[in-house]
Amino acid sequence: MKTKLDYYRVFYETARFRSFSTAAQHLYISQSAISQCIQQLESDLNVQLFVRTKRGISLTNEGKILYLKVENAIISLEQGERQLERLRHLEAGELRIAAGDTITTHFLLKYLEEFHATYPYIRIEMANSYSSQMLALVKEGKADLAFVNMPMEDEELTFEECLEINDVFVCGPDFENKEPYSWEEVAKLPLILIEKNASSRHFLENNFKERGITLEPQIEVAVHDLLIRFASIHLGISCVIEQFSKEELEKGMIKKLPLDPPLPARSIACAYLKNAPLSYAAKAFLELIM
Amino acid sequence: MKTKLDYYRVFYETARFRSFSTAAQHLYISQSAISQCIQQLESDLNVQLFVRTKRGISLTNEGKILYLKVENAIISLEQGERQLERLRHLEAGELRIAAGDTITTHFLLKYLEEFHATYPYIRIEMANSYSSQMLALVKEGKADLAFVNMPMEDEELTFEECLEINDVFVCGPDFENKEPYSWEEVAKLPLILIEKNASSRHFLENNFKERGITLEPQIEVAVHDLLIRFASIHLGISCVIEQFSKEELEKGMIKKLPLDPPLPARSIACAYLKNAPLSYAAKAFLELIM
DNA sequence: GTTTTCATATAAGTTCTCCTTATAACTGTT
DNA sequence: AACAGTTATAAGGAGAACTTATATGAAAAC
Repeated sequence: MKTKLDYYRVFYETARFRSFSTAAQHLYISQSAISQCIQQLESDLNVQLFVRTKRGISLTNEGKILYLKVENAIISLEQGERQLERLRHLEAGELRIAAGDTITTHFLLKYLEEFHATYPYIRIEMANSYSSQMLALVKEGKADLAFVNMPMEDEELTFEECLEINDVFVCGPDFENKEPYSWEEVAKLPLILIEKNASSRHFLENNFKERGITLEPQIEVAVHDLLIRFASIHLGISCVIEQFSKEELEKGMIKKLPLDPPLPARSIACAYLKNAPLSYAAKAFLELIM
Repeated sequence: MKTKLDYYRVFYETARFRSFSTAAQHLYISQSAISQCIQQLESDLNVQLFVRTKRGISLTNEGKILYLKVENAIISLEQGERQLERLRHLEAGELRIAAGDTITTHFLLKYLEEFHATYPYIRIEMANSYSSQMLALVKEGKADLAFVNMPMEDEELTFEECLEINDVFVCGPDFENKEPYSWEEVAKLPLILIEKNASSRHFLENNFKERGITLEPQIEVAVHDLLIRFASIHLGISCVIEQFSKEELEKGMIKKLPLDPPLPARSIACAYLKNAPLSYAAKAFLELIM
């Protein structure tokens, strides 16, 4: 770069209007400033850019060639500024969310729908995996937000709890359960649990382990909805998330199995980078949820 | 434009090196200057562009988006500057010449060959037409140089004479001519002349008209070479340009017909705009010729 | 554990760029 | 002939941008 970039802006306007004085008005500076600017530019580049006649100016061949490049550059910068404006006003951008299937289906879906309706020009990108990998996505900058089950810790991340959930045991409608069950009793029932590497499973097993109880499920399934289905057709007792099974509980497809004392509540949190600012889209989505 | 273009250059280098201090070294200014610059840019654009940690910086999403545009702009400007350099060093550019067939063939051709051999990357564009139109091309900026027969005048153009030419009458080898002819005698011979709108024809007729003689050619042709050919096969007496018929005269295909007094010499000139500077290529070509 | 090194941020002061005003010189128009 | 419009030039002033010096925190080296 042989010259100040600002000179190019002056050159651009001057070339556009083919006039020093018009460019001056347009840039809100004096004609004299333009004249000096162009002289400086010409001397920096060692090229005569304008032909000065007593009744105006015109571009030289070299000026015309330069203009093509300068025009392209200025347009590009203007595009950049406009793009940032659009991002700020949520008229463009993307929202990259990492979340498991269960949370997506039962918690995020309605917010995603609303968000998309409000900001239709923001592209939504979903990634789903296990908690640790989703947090990795966020740390690598490949996702803006990750929704994970608490408890969870990470030096680089902020966890913002956004939903309290309760794990409850459920049975089919024909199963007879009158009194509250003790934990030991429940452990002996034919259990249907979510697969081993799910964080819900860890939570459950850790709780029982604290009381010296090991859980040995009869059936393991990969998705939360199957826990409900299997229980409703009396394949066993499932441990499900109450808030995500509301409909089925109300319809009587499954019944809550009283546990004494109940499992402690846990929560779902949204994780994002501590040090990096959230994108405008992510910020808006987070506000929607809270 | 919401900010000084110069800030973008700082932004560009900073983003490239992902470091304020490295960018500072590269731009030969202090780290402090960079820091202040970026802060100013961020406040002008109302967007955080970098994430500052205690061990360096990284671009935010918005910064990355802006970077793409800024990079494009800077590259474009650098291309422009390089392009100008190439023009200056005759490693690029074009040479647009307007000249008639005769002048092109007998005068310019050898120079064009040499010019192209010396500056192979300069595109050569030829236009040929009548004098007035060629001058118009130059005035419209559609040609850099026009080669025309003198005398010629134009307020906006500079005419630089580059070759003196002599119009002579020639006959075939079998034609008997001993003594010098008077103008009246020549006018009565069976003449072969160039077509009416050629400037050579005007020149000739004006000279004869000054002596009260009107020329009535038996044959008119469009190109100079045919004048020679027709004379050589005894179709009549042609008026040709001595310098452009050298070879045929030396080979004896045609003979000079002595005229007393001879036609005044005239010249070919190169015409270019008075006020606009010549392109580097045109300047080089002109120097080659002179 | 302490020190050193390497980041960026901030404060204050100075330099020097860039802009303004005023004027000149010239063209074309009214 | 006077005027409106163009660019060029000179001189001086305002203020932006840079420098130096210092703070602060993190990682690396000792």
